[in-house]
Amino acid sequence: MSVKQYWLMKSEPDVFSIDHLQSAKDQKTMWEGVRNYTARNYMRDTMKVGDGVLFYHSNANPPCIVGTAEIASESYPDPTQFNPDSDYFDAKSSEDNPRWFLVDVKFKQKFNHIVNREVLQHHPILKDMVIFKLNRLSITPVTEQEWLLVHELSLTKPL
DNA sequence: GCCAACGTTGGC
DNA sequence: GCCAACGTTGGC
Repeated sequence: MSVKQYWLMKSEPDVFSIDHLQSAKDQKTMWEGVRNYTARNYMRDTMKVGDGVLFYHSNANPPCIVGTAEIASESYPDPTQFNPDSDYFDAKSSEDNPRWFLVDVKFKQKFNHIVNREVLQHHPILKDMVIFKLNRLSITPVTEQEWLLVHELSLTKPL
């Protein structure tokens, strides 16, 4: 029995928000379109079914954590890489030797109160979250302490 | 819309 | 294998 892991996953709400996830079939989605090797490796090599996900809205006003989800499948090849009509098409990938992988993500909850990026940045512990060190990485690991603290913050109304 | 940070590409 | 040029992310 492995220890539960936690992640922060970014999505642009204009493209795919937590409301999209909540209203999706089975409240699940394929986390498609990741084209960064570090993020891919997390999905392909490290994530386990049941891991917790902090759902983060990037390119949003304000940028913030809006709720949680969980990893709902093992990784498998991202089908969009094979589709020439997709924005995520990758001509250098093939079905025999896929380059990009994804996992299914399932809705868990929307927070009572969103947790603002700014609040995280000013928090003595949460300011050290990986998201602030690797600004452009769309999937970052989260510690159990960070996971718990974010949940606490989501219970109280920000200033 | 700007631009800093940083990942990727490709020439050599 | 280096590194300059380029493209993308994402906060502001």
